[in-house]
Amino acid sequence: MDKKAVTIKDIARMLNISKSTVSRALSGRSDIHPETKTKILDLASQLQYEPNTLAINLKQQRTNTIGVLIPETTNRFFSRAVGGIQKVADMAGMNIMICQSNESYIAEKNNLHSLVSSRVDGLLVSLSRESDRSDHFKPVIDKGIPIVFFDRICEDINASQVFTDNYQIAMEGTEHLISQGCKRIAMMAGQQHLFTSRNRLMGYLDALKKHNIPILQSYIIHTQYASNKVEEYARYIINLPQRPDAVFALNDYTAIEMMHILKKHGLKIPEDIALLGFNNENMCRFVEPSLSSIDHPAQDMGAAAAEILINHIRHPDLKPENRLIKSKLLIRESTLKIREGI
Amino acid sequence: MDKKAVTIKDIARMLNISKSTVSRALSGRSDIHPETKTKILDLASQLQYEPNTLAINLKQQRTNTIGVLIPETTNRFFSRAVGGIQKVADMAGMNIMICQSNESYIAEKNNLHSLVSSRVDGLLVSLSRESDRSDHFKPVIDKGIPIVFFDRICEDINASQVFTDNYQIAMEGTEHLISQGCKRIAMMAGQQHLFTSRNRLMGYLDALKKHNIPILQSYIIHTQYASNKVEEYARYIINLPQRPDAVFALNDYTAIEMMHILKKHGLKIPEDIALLGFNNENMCRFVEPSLSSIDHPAQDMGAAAAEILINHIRHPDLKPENRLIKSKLLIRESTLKIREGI
DNA sequence: AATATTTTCGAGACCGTTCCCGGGAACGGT
DNA sequence: ACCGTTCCCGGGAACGGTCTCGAAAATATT
Repeated sequence: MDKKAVTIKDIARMLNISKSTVSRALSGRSDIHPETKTKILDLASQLQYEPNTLAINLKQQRTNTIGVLIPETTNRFFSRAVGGIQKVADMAGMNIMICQSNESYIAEKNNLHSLVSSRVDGLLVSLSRESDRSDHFKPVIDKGIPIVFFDRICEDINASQVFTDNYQIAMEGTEHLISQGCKRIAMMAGQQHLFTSRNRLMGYLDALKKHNIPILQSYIIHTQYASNKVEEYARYIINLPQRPDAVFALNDYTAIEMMHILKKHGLKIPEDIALLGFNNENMCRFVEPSLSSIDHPAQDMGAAAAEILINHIRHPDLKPENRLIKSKLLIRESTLKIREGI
Repeated sequence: MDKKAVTIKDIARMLNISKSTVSRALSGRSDIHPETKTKILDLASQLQYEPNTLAINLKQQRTNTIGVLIPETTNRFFSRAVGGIQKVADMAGMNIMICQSNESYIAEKNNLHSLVSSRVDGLLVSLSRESDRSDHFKPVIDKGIPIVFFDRICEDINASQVFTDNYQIAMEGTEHLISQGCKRIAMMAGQQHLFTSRNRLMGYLDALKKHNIPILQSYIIHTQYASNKVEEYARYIINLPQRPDAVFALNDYTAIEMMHILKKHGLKIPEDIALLGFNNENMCRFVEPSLSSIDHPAQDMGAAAAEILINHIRHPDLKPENRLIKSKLLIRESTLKIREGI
């Protein structure tokens, strides 16, 4: 049964007409006799004809596809972002092609070439954790392929960007902790070449300065690539000479695991140590105490990025556009030292 | 700068040679003078030449791409499965193209056509929740495109299948609950046209029969599409005349939310109601009490499915292959009514 | 030196589709 | 009956590569 796929030419031959006519019928153009058209359409559906997208795309010089280059889909932030992208792309009648860098610079570079070779019409990119340079994107942009970076963006390049107010929200989160009486706030800072991590750290630092709280380098934990070191970080925090009374975690997963470990060591949350996460995963509501977090609007960011990209694909000489998506601080039990009504 | 992409012909013209020669150099064949070759390669990299995959694939009649058709990537099971697929595909030098059905039959069908039109070399499919028929896959198989179904498989079709021992493990889970003294075990049963749900229910029923425990229809909860009804299900369970002493949940998310609600109603887990989840998400370890669950080896399933598929792509007249991946019952606090050492 | 062999390259068909262009048929108006 | 439109349709180039075949050039063989 492994016959070759049926083509437009097969249909033409069987009907004794030219392939031009078949093409006309199949692509729904008007200059064709209704009768011929139905005859062609009938035979096509009977033969289970599927147009060869490769040929069409080659001829049209466009693929109706947007390439999505993200660190990994197992990360819920990105899988949700993809959801937002998908929705917008569907509405615009475009397909998406997803590549995962697995947080590796080399994989990111390879995937980029692969996507360009596949002639995607545009790119949606969130940098890998390893990518501390971005020269690999320049030639792509020079070729006229529009790129929109989102979340893990790339400042030193002339392309559209969608990001959250990392600085603001980190400041807000830190000030919230301060307002709860915390004075020794530990900060888990991610890779400092990442736009997001850098701004969060700055927000944290500026909040401390603003409230005249001394900045201790030992409170700033520069986390490594490997993220299954929470146990180690927890031990470090517990054993600090001046034990922190709050931890601003990298993300909710880290925060929740940290919470678990701290509790095992007999520490009370938030009384002994307050905990603030990042991303507002579903689970935040279900742990005990419930975890305060920062709502990172993944879907909205994906959708916004996709919108901007599609706009740029359709209007190639648009200027790059930057869009800020607001995050929101969600206060739950894990940071509420001062409970009203007590 | 939006010049057209540089082609093999451009290079040929600039070097005053034929495009055949350029092709030879670029695709690394041997019958070419080393000097000419380096000259071509140099110019190519200088011009940032990227081969047009569309043209290559069209000519080669194969795309080196496997299509992945899954319900949704936000579901951790599937995103992990994609991870496994990715790994195997990378090693085999193949690309993957992911489509999400969003649990919709129509979207699944559309995506299927889209993937076939894109001339993927093979397909990895996990059925959408809505798909209670599978006739749309038959013509694809007849065309000689190999398909491997995984997890949410499709029994009435002649294709390879990768699945877990849902029946066995549901039985084992139920027997574990029985061994803990549970006699009124509620079962959250998913869509019964799904292979997985059907077998789990059967395992549950047979375990009860085996231990002479009466089967109550009111204990079998047929959950709906919309999964944000946990509150409702919890209320139903609590208000049953004979309140269950155990709940075998659909998945961990449901179980954890259920746990949260039951606790709010003053019920003790596992003393009043034991809880057993499904999927072994990370979070299971961090909730209180920690959640017993069934380890569903998502990555292994994805990897196995990809291996089988690639094998079938390379050897087209292989017979369909079924592979069973074993799950594992992980007992934690939420089902341990009888604690040793007390 | 003539022939055989190897090395290197070019011409052109082909993959499946779109689309431009031009031709013939049908049809209207005179 | 003639001409101008309009309506359908076919021929064939093009998209960017690969690949087969054969030819020319270089080298080896006798």
